[in-house]
Amino acid sequence: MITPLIKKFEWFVHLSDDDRRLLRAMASGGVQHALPGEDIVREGDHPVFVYLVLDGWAHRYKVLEDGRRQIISFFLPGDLCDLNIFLLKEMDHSIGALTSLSYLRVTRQVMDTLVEFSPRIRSALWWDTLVSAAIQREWTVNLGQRSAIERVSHLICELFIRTRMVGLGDDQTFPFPVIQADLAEATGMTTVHVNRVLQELRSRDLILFRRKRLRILDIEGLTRLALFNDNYLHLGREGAHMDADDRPAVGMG
Amino acid sequence: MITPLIKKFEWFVHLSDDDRRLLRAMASGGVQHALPGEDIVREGDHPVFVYLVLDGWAHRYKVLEDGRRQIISFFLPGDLCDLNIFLLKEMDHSIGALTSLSYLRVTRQVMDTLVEFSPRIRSALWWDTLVSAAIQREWTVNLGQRSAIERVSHLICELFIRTRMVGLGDDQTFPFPVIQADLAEATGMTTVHVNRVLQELRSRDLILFRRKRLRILDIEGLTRLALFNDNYLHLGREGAHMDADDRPAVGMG
DNA sequence: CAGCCAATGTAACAAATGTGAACAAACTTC
DNA sequence: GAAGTTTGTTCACATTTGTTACATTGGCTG
Repeated sequence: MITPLIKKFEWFVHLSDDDRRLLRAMASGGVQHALPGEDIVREGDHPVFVYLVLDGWAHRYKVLEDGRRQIISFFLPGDLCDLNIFLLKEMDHSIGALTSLSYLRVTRQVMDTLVEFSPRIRSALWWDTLVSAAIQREWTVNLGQRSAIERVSHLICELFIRTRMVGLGDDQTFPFPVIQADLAEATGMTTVHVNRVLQELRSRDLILFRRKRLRILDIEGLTRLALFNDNYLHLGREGAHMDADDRPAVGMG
Repeated sequence: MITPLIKKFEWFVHLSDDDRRLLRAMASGGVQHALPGEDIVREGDHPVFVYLVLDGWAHRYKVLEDGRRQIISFFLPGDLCDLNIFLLKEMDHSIGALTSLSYLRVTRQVMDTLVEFSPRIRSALWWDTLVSAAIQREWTVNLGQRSAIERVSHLICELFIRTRMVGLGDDQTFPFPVIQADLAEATGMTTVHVNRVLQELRSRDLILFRRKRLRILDIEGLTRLALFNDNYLHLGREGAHMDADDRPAVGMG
C-alpha cells in the first residue's frame, strides 16, 4: 500500500525489513479518500498532519486575490507533503486531489517514531525533503527561463521520471491524469497556448497523449528540447541498493 | 556576528542564553569572505558545509546549457542554505556572492551539536527550512502568475520584510545591492523590461532607488499592486517573544 | 443510443515582453 | 580628475503569448 514510498526511498537508501514495517505503521490511522477536485488542506488551515499520497495524483496550489491560480507542485503516489509542517500556525497554500485519491494522514507522533527508530528512514525523509526543494527550485528556473514549449516538455520529463521512480508506468508510457487547464496553471500559461504547444510536440513526434496516459515517443528529443537535466532529482546515489541499470532510462544532462 | 540569524530565529522562538552561545559556536571554523561575483559553491560540487551568511548578499542560481541564467533565491544576512545538504552527492545549483560577503561554513558535526543540545534551535532550524520552502513556492507563483510589474513589486515587498526580520534597514529604506540585471534574472525578464517596470514604479511614487538603497514610499500601494500577502513568511508565531507591534510594518494580505 | 458536459481545438486579434544596438550616466581606479 | 567600466536608459521593431469567442470531440450517464 505504501509501496510507492518504499520504492522511492530505495533509490536512496537500502531499507531493512524493520524499516518497511515501521513505514507500514504510517497507515495506522486508516486510508483516506478524496474525489477529483476535492481539497485536502486549505490555505489558512492549522496544519495537523503530514500527508502521504498512496494512489492517484494531487496538487499544491495558491490562488491570488483576483482569482489567478498557480499549481505549485504535483503529488504522485509516494509523495509526502512538508515534514514538521506542524511547526507553522497556518497553511500558506492549499492541497487538492486531481484524480480520485487515496492518502494517509500521518500524525506528528508517528513521524517522530519513524525518525527515532530508524536512521535510514530519517535520512530517506531528509533526502526526500531535499529533492522536493530541488524540484521547487527547478520549477523556478522553468518558469523564469524556459519558453512555453520548453516548459511543458520539461514538466513532462520530470513527471515521467518521478512516475517511474515509484514503480508506475513503463519504458514509454505513464499515467498522466492532467488536463490542459492544469498544465496551464502549472506552467503559467493559458490553456489556449498549452494546446498549441501540445500540438507542436505531437507534430514533432515527441509525445502522444491518449486516455489519460502519456506516451513518450522520443525521450532523447524531448530531453534536448526541454534542456532537461535530471541531476536535481538526485537519483540512486550513496546507499541505494539498485544498480545503475535499474535507474529510469532518461538521458542524464 | 551571527546576530542576524538570532534576530530571525527570535521571530519564531525565544532563545535562551545557552542557545545563543551554541549558535555562536557556529563561527568556530572562522569567518569566510567572498568578493562580488565570486562563487562559493558550484553546481556539481560535493556538498560539505552548510553556509550561513553573516554580512552582504548572496544568491542561488542555475545556468542552462545555452547560457540562460536564473536566480533562484537571494541569501540575506542570517540566511542558511539547505540543512543536511551533505546527504546529496552533488550540488544541483550554484551559490555566488552578490556583494562582498562574510559567511560561515558550518560542518555537519556543528549542525548536529546544535540540534542535539537545543530543542528550540532544532525547531527554529525546521521553521527556517519550512519558510525557505514557502518562499520558493511563492517565487513559483510569482513567476507563473504575476505580470512583470507585479513580479518586481512582489520581490521588493518580500526583500523588504526579510531585511527587516534580520534587523537591517528602517521603516522606509533598506539595503538593496541588486542591479537591474540581477532583478531581471530573478524575475525571468530582460533588463530592458526591468528598467521599464522600475520607471513605472518610480513614476507612480511607490519606490525610490538611490545608492544601493531602496526607499519604499508607499508600502500599502506596493503591496496592493504586487498582490502581496506575507502569510508565507510565517512571522512571529507560536513561541516568539516579540509583540505584534514589533513585527515588520507591512500590510497583511 | 441520445444527450450532456467536460475537455480539447481554432481563429483573429491584442497586449506584453523580448531583441539588439546605441547612448548616457554613474562609479572606480589610477 | 581623466579614462575606463559597469550600470542604466532609450528606441524601433520582432516575437511570443494572451484574449475572446466559438466549434468540435469524447467519454459518461441514463
